[in-house]
Amino acid sequence: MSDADDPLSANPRPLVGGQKRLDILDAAIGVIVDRGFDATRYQDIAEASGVAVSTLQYYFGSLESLLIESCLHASERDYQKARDLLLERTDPWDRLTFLVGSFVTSGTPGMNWQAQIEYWRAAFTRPHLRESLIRDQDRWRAFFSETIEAGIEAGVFTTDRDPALIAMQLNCLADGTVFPAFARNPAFDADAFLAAAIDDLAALLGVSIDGG
Amino acid sequence: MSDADDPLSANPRPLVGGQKRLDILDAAIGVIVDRGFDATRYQDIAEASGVAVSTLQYYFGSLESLLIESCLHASERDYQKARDLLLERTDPWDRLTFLVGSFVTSGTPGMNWQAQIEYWRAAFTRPHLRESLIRDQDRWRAFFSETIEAGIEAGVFTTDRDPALIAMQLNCLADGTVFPAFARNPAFDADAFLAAAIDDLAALLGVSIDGG
Amino acid sequence: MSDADDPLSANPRPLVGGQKRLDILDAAIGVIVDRGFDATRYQDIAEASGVAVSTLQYYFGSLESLLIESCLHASERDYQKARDLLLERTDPWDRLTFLVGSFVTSGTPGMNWQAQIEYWRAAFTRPHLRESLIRDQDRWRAFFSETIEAGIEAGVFTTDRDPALIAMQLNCLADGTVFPAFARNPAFDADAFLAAAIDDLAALLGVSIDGG
Amino acid sequence: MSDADDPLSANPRPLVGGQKRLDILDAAIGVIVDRGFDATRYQDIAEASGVAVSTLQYYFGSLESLLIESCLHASERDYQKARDLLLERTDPWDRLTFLVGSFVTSGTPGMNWQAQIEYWRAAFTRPHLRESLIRDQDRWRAFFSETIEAGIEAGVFTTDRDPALIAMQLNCLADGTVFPAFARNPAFDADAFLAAAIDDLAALLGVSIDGG
DNA sequence: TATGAATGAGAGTTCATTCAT
DNA sequence: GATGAATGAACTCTCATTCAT
Repeated sequence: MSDADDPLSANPRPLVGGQKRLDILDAAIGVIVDRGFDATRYQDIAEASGVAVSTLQYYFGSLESLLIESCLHASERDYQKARDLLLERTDPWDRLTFLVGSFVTSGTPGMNWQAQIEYWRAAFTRPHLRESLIRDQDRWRAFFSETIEAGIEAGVFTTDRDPALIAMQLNCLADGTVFPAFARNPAFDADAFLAAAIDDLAALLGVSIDGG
Repeated sequence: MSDADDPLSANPRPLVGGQKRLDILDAAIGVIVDRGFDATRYQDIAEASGVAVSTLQYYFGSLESLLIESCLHASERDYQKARDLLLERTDPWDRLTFLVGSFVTSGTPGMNWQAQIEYWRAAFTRPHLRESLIRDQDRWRAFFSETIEAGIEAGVFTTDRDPALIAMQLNCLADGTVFPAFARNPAFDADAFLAAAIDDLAALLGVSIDGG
Repeated sequence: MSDADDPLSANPRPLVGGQKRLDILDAAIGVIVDRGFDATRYQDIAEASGVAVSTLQYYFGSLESLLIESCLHASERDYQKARDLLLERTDPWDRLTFLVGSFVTSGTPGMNWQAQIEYWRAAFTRPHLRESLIRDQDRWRAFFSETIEAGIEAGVFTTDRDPALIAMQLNCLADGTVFPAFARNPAFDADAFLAAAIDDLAALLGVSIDGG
Repeated sequence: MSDADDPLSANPRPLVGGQKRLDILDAAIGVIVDRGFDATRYQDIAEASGVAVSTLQYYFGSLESLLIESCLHASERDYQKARDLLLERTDPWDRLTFLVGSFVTSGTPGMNWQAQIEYWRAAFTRPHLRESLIRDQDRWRAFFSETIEAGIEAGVFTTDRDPALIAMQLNCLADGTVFPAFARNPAFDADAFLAAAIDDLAALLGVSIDGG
């Protein structure tokens, strides 16, 4: 991230603005989700946040920096929120099914998967974002793998497969639902999908779920 | 698609240009993949296709129409190509593993998943595209479900689960790999992923894999 | 001049516009002389030339290119005008005194020395202009040296000094007058200055100027 | 300089800042020489001087005032430095050749001819600066004329020509060298130029040069 | 006295579009 | 049918300036 190509590194004022900066980022992510990363203009964010366009430039240096910082901020916020929710659960199976459910249905309040998608989309033409994207993916996937490992250690899960690989499978399976979910494809039944996924997972981990 | 909101319906000259029109669309999709849907300009496509900007406007009426028609064209072309490849295989299990492999690794030549993603991305802020997106998803997913059904009928697959649901699972699992694959996440090992997915699929369908 | 840093090389449309292009350049040089190279804006030239700002950009690609091309155009025009005037004279001493007089008094109609100065000034912070500046200086100075050489060959001038050095001296002496001339310094008497310069030159070249 | 049009008269705080003010002016002139008068911004000077932009405004009222005061300051400093160097010499011919040499080669340390040029350039579009420019020219030229007069009085120079006119000639000849010197024109040989100028001057003043 | 925060004005540039040919 | 010339609209960015502290 010390890459000279990274616009964030060039941000002349990474620290100005306290709560106000966060408020702007929150307003910005709303616009980004609404209009799309590439179609978001200074003017939109100015109107959404109630500050002047030049103030946005004063804070963030460039539109690019503002947009990317907004995505990173949203990502961080969502990650922390998910972590908090997760920590409320201690039983590995309970935790794992909660995790899969959160991803599949996008049903956890505040889980801003659209912002994540916009960030991912922005990274298409911005190679310097890939590194941060990978770090983000890894940290979300760690939720899965750590839970699986805990279950194995606790003796409630039994499997020959590498927990990391299972985590990757679960993550891809869940993330892949954004395509039909976004299109509101009537063929996609989130509940049935989730039930099937959990059945398969139970089989894989040697968990018996008779009667729940 | 007869919706009045659909810009494609408003295309004043939907038919002008024969082979030349297709050549332009091919050139355009290359630019779209390169630069992103939102960042593609008339000028880029003019340079890529060797046709004047005014001519592009004359042909397609608006940039929006040109871009969307390009995506639809690419989607159609890819679909036909996949269908041809699939028809070369007759054994259900062979066909099914080929399908999953194609999606997971993005390894089938000409499978332009980036163009698909761009189209999907464009649909975010263009509700009128959702319908076409759903139709597209359904027809790709039908590859999976039809193959599964054929296997069941042929008696080589045994399962209680609705083939349509299995198809949705496989589709999501495979599509979800675009995230780590795009980021070139070192944690993503396509071969291991595919092997695990096929193992699980074999277990689900009651297929015994030699050496598994 | 094939240097990649040279903005003129990057001019995307060096040829568009025929007479209109020349008219714009003429209008532009007027603005440049009026407001200064650095203070000249698209809007000023648009108003002076009667074309839209975007047309100027269409023609010249950038303001920088437009300004520099204007200066080069003015320089070329002035050079040709001076050459025409010079060719009307055949006697070396007549020609030489005319030359010095033209420079010293800036009295030759249309001799746009202010434009030259603006160009020179622009070159301060634009190293890629130095080469063209040198070529220009050399070509003006050649007027002096060729005339001196012609006089020597004709036997009317007698001197041991290199004609090129004399040309450089005359050129600097004459160009140096822009400082007091511009300031309209009352201490600067162009006629007396010119007379003294010609006296010195006559002495140097062994020319007798008694009674003209 | 008491003209109401003179921005310097309008300076709301001409006296604030002691040594600090001078330090700022020194820093500013460096920036002006580097970037050009017209391209110099508050921010540049703030960075070069280590003082906040607001402070510069507080001190100087406007950028224009700051820039002009910087030029005047540099001019004054250079003038005093030249005077000190000159006073070390007493012999008129020694002093005169030293003077010409200083100007021609721009070789005297601290002789900031670029700053002078910037000031002169700024005066192009600022008529109110002409008066100060003339005063400056006159006092530099007085170095020449006073030395010539001293030589005549001392009986070492003999000439019929008005010393003031000779001074003007020498000044123009020397100042005119900035054009080829700045362009680093390979045709300009400062040493040969200087030698020729001194030869001519010796002839004009009836001075015999050893070995000449 | 000195400065950071915030902003409006103004400029260059990109780009789709109109129009004549 | 196809295209180049010309232009207005929209946007980012720079920069001086105002204001509160």
